[in-house]
Amino acid sequence: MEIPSVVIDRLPLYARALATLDSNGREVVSSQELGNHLNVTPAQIRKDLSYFGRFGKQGRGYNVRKLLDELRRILGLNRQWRIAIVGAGRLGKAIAGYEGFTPQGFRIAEAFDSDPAMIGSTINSLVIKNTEHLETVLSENPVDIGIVAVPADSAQKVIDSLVRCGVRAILNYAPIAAHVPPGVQIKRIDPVLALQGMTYYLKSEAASPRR
Amino acid sequence: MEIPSVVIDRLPLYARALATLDSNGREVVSSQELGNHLNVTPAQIRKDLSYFGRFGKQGRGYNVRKLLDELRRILGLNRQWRIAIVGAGRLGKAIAGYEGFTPQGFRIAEAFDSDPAMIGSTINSLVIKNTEHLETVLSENPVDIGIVAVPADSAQKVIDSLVRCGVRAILNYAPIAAHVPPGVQIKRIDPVLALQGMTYYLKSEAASPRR
DNA sequence: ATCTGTGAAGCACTTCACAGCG
DNA sequence: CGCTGTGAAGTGCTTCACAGAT
Repeated sequence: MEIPSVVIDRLPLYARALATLDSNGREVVSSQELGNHLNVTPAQIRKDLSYFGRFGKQGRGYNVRKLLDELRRILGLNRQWRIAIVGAGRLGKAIAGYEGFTPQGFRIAEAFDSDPAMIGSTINSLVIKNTEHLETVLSENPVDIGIVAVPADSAQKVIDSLVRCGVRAILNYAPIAAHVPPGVQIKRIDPVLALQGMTYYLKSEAASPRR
Repeated sequence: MEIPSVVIDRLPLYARALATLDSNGREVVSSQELGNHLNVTPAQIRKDLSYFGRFGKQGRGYNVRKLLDELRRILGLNRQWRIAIVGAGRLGKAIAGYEGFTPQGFRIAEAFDSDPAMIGSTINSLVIKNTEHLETVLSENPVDIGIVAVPADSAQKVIDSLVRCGVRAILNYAPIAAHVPPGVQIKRIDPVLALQGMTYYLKSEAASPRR
């Protein structure tokens, strides 16, 4: 069955809320309550989960631990994913140093930069390599995911290189609309676009987005 | 008329592409060509624009400069927006130092942190103030937008403070599902959620998202 | 009595397809 | 003849509402 990608994008949200509940010792939760935490309707949660199976108990709700495990399995979070980060400027360093990836099974395995002053230095005991050698390095030691944190004018080139090395998921921090061949996923992280989508509603006094 | 928020979110994309075309000296562009750059269908671009007026010339296309000006006006980008950033750790510093905000009319006007070692130091000649004094400072010197780059466990508190100071748009980098009252917009920037939404498709060999 | 799982209905966004203008 | 602007058709996601399980 073909599952809507909006559904897939909500699952990590559910998983995170469940992880919090679990670490608070919570054993059971209803779609109602989970929805309250996340600003999602209970019906949507139930419908989303129903694409993958029947995980709840009628009259009771969901076992937190069990549902969390199921979601992790569905999303493929029960294994390690190797990441290469390209661009080790201020932003790249902030990303590489972020502790939030590790507990989720993401491991930054390679880092690249084109600035000679940067190459050879380390972030979190990870040696920064020359972007010129990216394809050589990744051919011998492949990664699953690429994170692009280079300036706009070199981003597409970097993305093409990653794709040639078999990377099939890219997180792009550069402010460009990048092109990738079919079968390769790319998501954009772009604070300027996010802000510009909000100023529209700030303009006109009372207006606010429907969703 | 009530304009779909997906439409509003695409306008900044169009504006950026037009700005690039404009700086390349391009004077006219068709919805077809603009769509090629952005991976958006021409019909969608035309429909989106039609919510706001008739900006094109049949048989010719759109005047790049004129359409760009219109979009800037629609989105409210023809003025300065004052931003407060809360959290001046690695991430906060990277955001505050990002040069991409300024040319778009976003000005980081205040920065806060709760770490005594940080308070008083500067980023880009902006003095970092104590988060404890956030409400006092912003009451006297209001901002339009808040950027939250603090750890998960203090994010909701910070967001509540910003809302009390009249901030009606928040960009949240903290990994929590935050709550805001109606009339306040919040957008999340969360690399972990973005990655987790991609691993689902990496798992099963050939699968790839429909969009 | 409560809460899930789910067809069916409803709603919102996208795409079509073509009249009309330059 | 090319390309916009736009009703209408199509598609896909969300919400409803209730049977059924505990």
